Amino acid sequence: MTDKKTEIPAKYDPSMAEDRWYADWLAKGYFHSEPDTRIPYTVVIPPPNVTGVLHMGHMLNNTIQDVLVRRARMKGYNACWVPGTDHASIATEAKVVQLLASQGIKKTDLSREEFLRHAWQWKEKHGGIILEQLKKLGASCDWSRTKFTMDEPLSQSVIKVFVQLYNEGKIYRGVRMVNWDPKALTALSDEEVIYKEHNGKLYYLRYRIEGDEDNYAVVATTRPETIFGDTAMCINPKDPKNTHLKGKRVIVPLCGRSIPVIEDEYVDIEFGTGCLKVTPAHDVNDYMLGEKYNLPSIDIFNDNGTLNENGMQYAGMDRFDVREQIEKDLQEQGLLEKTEPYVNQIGTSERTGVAIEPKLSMQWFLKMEELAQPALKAVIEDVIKLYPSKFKNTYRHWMENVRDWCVSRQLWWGQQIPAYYLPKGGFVVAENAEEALKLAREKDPEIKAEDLKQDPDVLDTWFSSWLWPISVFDGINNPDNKDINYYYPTNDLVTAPEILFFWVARMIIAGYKFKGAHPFGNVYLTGIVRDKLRRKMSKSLGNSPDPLELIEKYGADSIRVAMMLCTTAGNDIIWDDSLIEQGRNFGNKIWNTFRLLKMWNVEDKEQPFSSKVAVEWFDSLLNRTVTEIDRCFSEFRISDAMMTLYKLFWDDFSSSYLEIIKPPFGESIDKKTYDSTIGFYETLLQHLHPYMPFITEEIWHYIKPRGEKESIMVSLYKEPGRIDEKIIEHMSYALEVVSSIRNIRAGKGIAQKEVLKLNVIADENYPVREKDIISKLANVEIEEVTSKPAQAENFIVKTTEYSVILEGKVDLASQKEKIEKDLQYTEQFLESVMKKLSNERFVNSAPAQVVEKEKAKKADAEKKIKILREQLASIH
RNA sequence: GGGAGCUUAGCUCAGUUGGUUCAGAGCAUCUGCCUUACAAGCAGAGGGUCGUGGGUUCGAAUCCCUCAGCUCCCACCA
Repeated sequence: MTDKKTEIPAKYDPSMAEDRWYADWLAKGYFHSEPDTRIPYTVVIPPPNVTGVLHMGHMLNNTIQDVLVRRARMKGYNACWVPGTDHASIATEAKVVQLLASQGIKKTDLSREEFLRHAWQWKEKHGGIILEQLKKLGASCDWSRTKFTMDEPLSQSVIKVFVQLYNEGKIYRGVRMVNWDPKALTALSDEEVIYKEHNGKLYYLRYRIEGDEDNYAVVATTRPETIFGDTAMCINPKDPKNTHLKGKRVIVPLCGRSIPVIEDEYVDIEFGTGCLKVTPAHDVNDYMLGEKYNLPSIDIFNDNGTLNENGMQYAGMDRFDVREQIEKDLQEQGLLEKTEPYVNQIGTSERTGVAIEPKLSMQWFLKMEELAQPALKAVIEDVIKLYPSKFKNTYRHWMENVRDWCVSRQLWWGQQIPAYYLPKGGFVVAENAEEALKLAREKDPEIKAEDLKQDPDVLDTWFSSWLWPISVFDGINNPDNKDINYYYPTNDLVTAPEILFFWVARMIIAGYKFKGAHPFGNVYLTGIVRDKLRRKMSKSLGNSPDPLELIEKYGADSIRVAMMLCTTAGNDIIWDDSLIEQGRNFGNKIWNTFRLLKMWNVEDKEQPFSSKVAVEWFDSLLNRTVTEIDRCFSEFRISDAMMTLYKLFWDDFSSSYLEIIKPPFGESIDKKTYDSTIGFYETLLQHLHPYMPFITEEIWHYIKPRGEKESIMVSLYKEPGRIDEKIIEHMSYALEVVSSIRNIRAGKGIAQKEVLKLNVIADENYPVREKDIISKLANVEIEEVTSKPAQAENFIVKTTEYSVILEGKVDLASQKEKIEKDLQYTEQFLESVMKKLSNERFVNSAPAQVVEKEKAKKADAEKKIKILREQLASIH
């Protein structure tokens, strides 16, 4: 017995234990899953960018997933958490370009192959760092299943899907106005454009009117440099100011081109002068006007944002330099009426931050409307549940107004579009060059392999990640393999609301399209991790703690607890390092509790009655709490579950239960109580395990010798047993008595050590079975009496009257005051109850249960008032 | 401009279909304690007109309307 006391360290050292246990779990293959006869529980990780570094958002997101997965595993499911990374085409390509630039290499000087070689090198070097970091967090991913969105089978899936959709007529190629990033030299999806407020100017330009040398038509614009692309001027037919322009032509300043004046109600009469310059190539709305009136479209920009030859003397200059220059030149020629400060919203690239340029270009699109239908239905009908459900509306709104998806990107890093152009025009779409050649020869039998030129563009990253829940199980290439059949549909998806449309909605679309079923049953949307000032954590602000440093300092368990205590679905979490202290303190509490248990000597002897009662009580309470935790999880109220457990462990188990059963100093504990206690403790550890995997495992093995395969993480939860509400209720009365006595001690400055006498006038609410417990915890000698003693401090619990005998220490005045206050309160309470009960409409219309409760309240209150009045009388 | 949501203790948030005087939790604060598991602790305590004003109801933090403040999403009038 003595040796086991010495082998337990006084302090728990997370850094040692965490690495050791993680290695052990890996070695034993506990994270690995294979299809078997059990029910699967599947989660696919939202794949982080392959070159990404762990930040607080990942910590939150992945802790939630790990909690769900570990819990499912312990509930007996075959849990499988598939990890992986995303190639993040534009973000990664941008990083590689940057790196090359720092080495003096320009992307434009490299061939596609050379560039990709660099990119893969970069990926090998930096890729997957984030996955290693997740291991520090304790993530129980099945690492043997790790996938990368550009792994061969996954890329193949993407190509296969593209070809299928093309053959079905859902993918088309077309000239459209796209968001052009002049820095990254690629088109962006609408979702990748962020609108920012910009302080600019509104320029009033003079357009000469043909056949009217004395007047000008004045146009207000924020972008004078685009005049070279003007192909019309537009006025509102109802605008009285501009009737003189009807049917006229005007001359574009500097450029000298004559353009027609057209009329359309799109033009806002109130804005500027009511004249709008129409530049179909460089403005979305103008583009639509151009389509409507069949206007020519003049592109004036190069891909990098400089002006092309249509920009005349400004050719080769950057668009913003031109804007400044043109202002001067217009001024000189008297063609600038005025400028005024103007604030507008301009679109910027999410990746590079530069102002996007609306640009006409040839792109590939996926028709969305039809595909979106089953995906919309699934969420509306709760086949897929969103947590919190408020996102349902947002989702519906988006899906009902879904627009075609521009899937091509002018990048190299990603899956190259499998379209092959024929030398004499036209193209074929095929899964590979050989297939393409076959198809091409159907059109032109003379074609040779080298004549075909593959489209240089790659597919949008999301065009690969929308297949993620399917492609990680190779369900596109091998639609009937045992993994996809077993693991799909997956269960829960945990992700951030900002990618609800980017990713979640598209996965649902892909799920129905390619598997005929929903990809997951529940979507838990996390919030954003913010700092104390509610600012989003970001590198540039430097307000984000380094997760790995936190883990090193406090241990992964502490961070996990901190995050889980404050995460509710859809709500941002306001991070403060003090949260982590709470997590650490809790771990410390668990550790010390364990040390206490291990300190006791166990003997086969009679179980004290108080311990018997305590065991019965805690057993019921534990069962009830476990049931409650189950309910929390079924509604994804993860922080509630954590808090429930936290309070059960700290308040009920440590502060109450252990204090009750604790043997007097120097004495041993009876075996019966001890065994029950260890049983409780193990159950508590099991339920804490998903949140705090490391410390629970560490203690699990200290408690008693375990076999090789008996890790807590693969242990199974017991079904909760009987719950006796009466026992729980009585114990709460007893603990309230204890608390009242302690309160009296605190008020009078009487030390806990000093034994006091407690008189009780026992009634049906007196917890008589718990009297030894009261006696022990409050250090009182209890005597049942029939009338109240004189020199005493009195209190009432439920309806039972207790008196702490305090010879010579009673302050009658203050006691009287207290009773009077209590009496007044109770009388008011009774009054309100009576008001209800005497209200016929209440008695008739309220449910019987509610009325019964009111009657019980009335009885209790009446009794209490009687007691208080007697007490008051006895003071005089 | 369109849509969604939020406003409860100093802070972060619970409050399920209206029904105990329902106003809660954790943290923080205050008081007293180094009591032989734990001062990263123990035992106590204080603290809120549930944003404003109205309405429905026997009964409203909860349902409806007004106003105020805040957040997010979508659109992008040059």
